[in-house]
Amino acid sequence: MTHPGAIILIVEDEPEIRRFLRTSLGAEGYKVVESATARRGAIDAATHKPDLAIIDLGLPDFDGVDVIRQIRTWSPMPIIVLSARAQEASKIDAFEAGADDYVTKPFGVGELIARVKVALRRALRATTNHLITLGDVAIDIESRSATRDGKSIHMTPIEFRIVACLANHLGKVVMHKQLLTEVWGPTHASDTHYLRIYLKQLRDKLEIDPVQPRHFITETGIGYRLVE
Amino acid sequence: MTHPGAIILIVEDEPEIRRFLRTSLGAEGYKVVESATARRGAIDAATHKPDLAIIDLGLPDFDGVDVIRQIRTWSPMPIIVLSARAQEASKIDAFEAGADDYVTKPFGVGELIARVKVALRRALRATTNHLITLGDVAIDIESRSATRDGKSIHMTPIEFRIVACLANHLGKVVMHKQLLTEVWGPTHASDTHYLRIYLKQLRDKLEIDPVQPRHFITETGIGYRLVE
DNA sequence: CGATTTCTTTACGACATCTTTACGCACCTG
DNA sequence: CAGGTGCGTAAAGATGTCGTAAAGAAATCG
Repeated sequence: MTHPGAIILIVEDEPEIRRFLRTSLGAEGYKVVESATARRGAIDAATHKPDLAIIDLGLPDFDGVDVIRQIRTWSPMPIIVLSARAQEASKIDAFEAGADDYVTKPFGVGELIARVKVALRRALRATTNHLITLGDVAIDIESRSATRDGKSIHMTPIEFRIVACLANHLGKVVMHKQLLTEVWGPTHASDTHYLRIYLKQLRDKLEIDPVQPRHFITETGIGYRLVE
Repeated sequence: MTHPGAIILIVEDEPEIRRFLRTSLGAEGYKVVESATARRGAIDAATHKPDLAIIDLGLPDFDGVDVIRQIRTWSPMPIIVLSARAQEASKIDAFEAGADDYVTKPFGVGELIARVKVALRRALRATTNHLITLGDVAIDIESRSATRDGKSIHMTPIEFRIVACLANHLGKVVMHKQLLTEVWGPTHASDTHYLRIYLKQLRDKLEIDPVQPRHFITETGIGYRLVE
């Protein structure tokens, strides 16, 4: 599997399709969060901070395109539309709202999962490679693993998200706000002390000398930066 | 249009479809390069360095999937597959080879162009670099960093904002008042003293000879000017 | 359902950055 | 030539940010 433990949000009103997707994606190792309405979908996207969202267009309260627009105001997460509407106009609308892909019902699970994998691969890949070496530590973004001379280093979900976000902007400064919204969601955009705590843990795990960090650099007043 | 002048490679053996795509994409303002075989496609991809590739699977000499694998060995460019094969297995193969999207024939131009735009939009992120070179130091506005022959130079938030402001008007004089309001806000529009202190620090960090500044020029009574 | 991991909250010392204050120098002006 | 103005330099306080530790709450897993 390509992205173990990735969280996928499903916004879909039909319970059978939800159950179907839950089992299929679950079998692939993904964690699934479900919302039955557009309103809940927008909220769940903000609170659970999924790695990817699958959104139906025909929802009972609002149109799925509105959910996409809402999410796009604060997050670049991959969004796959899943809809019975096969007309070209619907597809173009969805793409212009910020969708990354469009699958029409009825659909094949295999294809959907393949498209999910592609979207996740794209979202997690750094500018060049997925392998980052920090001194004697090697981090593989794609398989969510880190090793120090063979020994694997355990990272919690949040810790990994921070590393992935920093790695996507390798060498560049990632601002507090961006880091917080990408990891905790827009509701915690100013809880900068979270970052201090998790950066400490990451340095303890990944730096050669945690007291004198050489890779997880802090830019006081701005954010953090990851250098190889 | 979203990405004027973007180069799109079409690898497709049927002449009518090629012509069709050429006119449609051309009308959107894209430059089109065409290849009729897999072999030529791989070569054209390497020589023309397109921003995006549209690849047919059923080619006379090799399979389109081979072209994708070939390109993926050296480039992460967006690749959209255009194929008559509607079976799920074909799609999964293409995605695993590194395709970004899969459109089945017959297809709608509007949808294809929408998918092209999405792929280009996604690829265009992280390509704009504002690089300024002052003698032996390089300043990257976007990544908030400065380096002198590899060694990174640290800048505080205010220092950086001054540099950014001066860089926005490269070569032109920025008046005291403007600089102060842009960095400290309108309440400190007449504290010209701040500028002297920070300009001193910037010269110490970025000038070759801080006593004889060649880049951070002071225009007495007016303001400051940054020259390369 | 209990145990372990993970996340959140709280508190405080250490430190970087910003602000303030002070003085020397060059230039112009009366 | 005395006094003023604008600039550069230096160093000492004030402020806010960061790092660290530890304990309580929540989620996860067997």
